Amino acid sequence: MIDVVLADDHPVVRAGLRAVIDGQPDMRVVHETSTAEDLLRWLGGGGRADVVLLDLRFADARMGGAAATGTIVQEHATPVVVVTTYGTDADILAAVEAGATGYLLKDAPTDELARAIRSAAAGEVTLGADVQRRLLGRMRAPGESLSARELEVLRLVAAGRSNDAIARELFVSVATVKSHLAHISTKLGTRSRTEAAATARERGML
Amino acid sequence: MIDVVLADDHPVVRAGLRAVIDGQPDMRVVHETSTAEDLLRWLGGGGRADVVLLDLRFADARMGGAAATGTIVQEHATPVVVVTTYGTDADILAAVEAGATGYLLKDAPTDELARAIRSAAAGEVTLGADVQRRLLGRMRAPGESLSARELEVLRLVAAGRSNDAIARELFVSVATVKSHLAHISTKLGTRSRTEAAATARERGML
DNA sequence: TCGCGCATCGTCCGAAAGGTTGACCGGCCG
DNA sequence: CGGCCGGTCAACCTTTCGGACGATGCGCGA
Repeated sequence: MIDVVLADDHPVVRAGLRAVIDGQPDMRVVHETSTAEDLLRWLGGGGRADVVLLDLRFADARMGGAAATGTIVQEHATPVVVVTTYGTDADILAAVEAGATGYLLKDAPTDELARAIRSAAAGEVTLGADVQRRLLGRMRAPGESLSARELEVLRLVAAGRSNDAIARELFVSVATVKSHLAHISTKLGTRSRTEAAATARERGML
Repeated sequence: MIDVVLADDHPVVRAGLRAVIDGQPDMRVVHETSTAEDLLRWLGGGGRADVVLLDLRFADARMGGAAATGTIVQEHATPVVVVTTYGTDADILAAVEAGATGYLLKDAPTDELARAIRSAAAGEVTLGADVQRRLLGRMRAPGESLSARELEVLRLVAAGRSNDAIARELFVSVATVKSHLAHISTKLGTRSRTEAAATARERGML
């Protein structure tokens, strides 16, 4: 019997996951929480489970799913299956790098969910079909990571600020902002600030 | 006993809604489908229910929830409660205008869901707490709705296209694009294309 | 029928953004 | 120590945008 613990801030989704899991003959839900913090508290307080089902995004985003994943994997040696609504590339990479054993989208069929839980309990890695496709896509496009400063500029650009406004906000000259923006566009393969912002959103860099 | 029919393309969410409803003493799920089309087909084929629970967005978006809502309300005289993940202002307005009796976000607590279904069965209108807040916010900020053409331009701007590219894509001159963009910025109170794109995203106009 | 909003196009000009080149400085690493 | 990279800045030029006119045609409702 596989003991599963759930953490998801949507009551309806939680009920759905519970229904699916309790409907399987070889697994059951032993506990559920609505935040990542509560989950960690439960595990820290002696809670035991074979698999953790974890949402990536929580409404009151004090602690994201990725951070929680890292803690759980390291401190409790329990496999984590991430279940989320929309998987941007960044989300997926963050979760996988944090040590997630599985990654599913919430629109995955129920048998895929059950399969992922069984695999995780057995120590194997399972990624949803569409998640695998995304990761492959990411591999093909090198991606050229941006520096911290560049990302900071890019965020302000995406928020609609002008170069002048950004310069004032970051206490640098307009020339510097333009310089960063030029590097950003080179790395992203874009030709304008708006296109850079669109591309960044698409790749989940914001 | 309130008979409820579900339409949602996420198996997990569907299981959750079913679990919540079947857990209530005074209601039950009589049918569920994964697309809006199937729902209409079922209703057209003699299916009867007191309340329809309907997702707004379907992955294979041949028919959206708003369109389905209109058909159901007009042709089958059955109250529709819309249950969706992210409620942008535009989504909510579209659903309410189409005749939705209730509008809930998927992260609403289960008792709010049950309450909404009971209200709908009784012919009353219930909007989720956060949905009401949004609608009020919309009232306070006039918002100045954009024309269809303007929205089309705005979408392309947000996608990072240049005026020239947009002009070619829409088979109009650059002057026209600029004209639209000027109107858009006036309506949104923005001062640049990038800011307009950011504002549009914020308000859920895309 | 008259007006109004919408979509279309044009011109002109100044402002903003993009591209290029070159430069300086401060870490960090081999 | 000598590169190399990241961040900073500058001058220059081209392209693109943005704003401010005006103008036409079309459909729809008062």
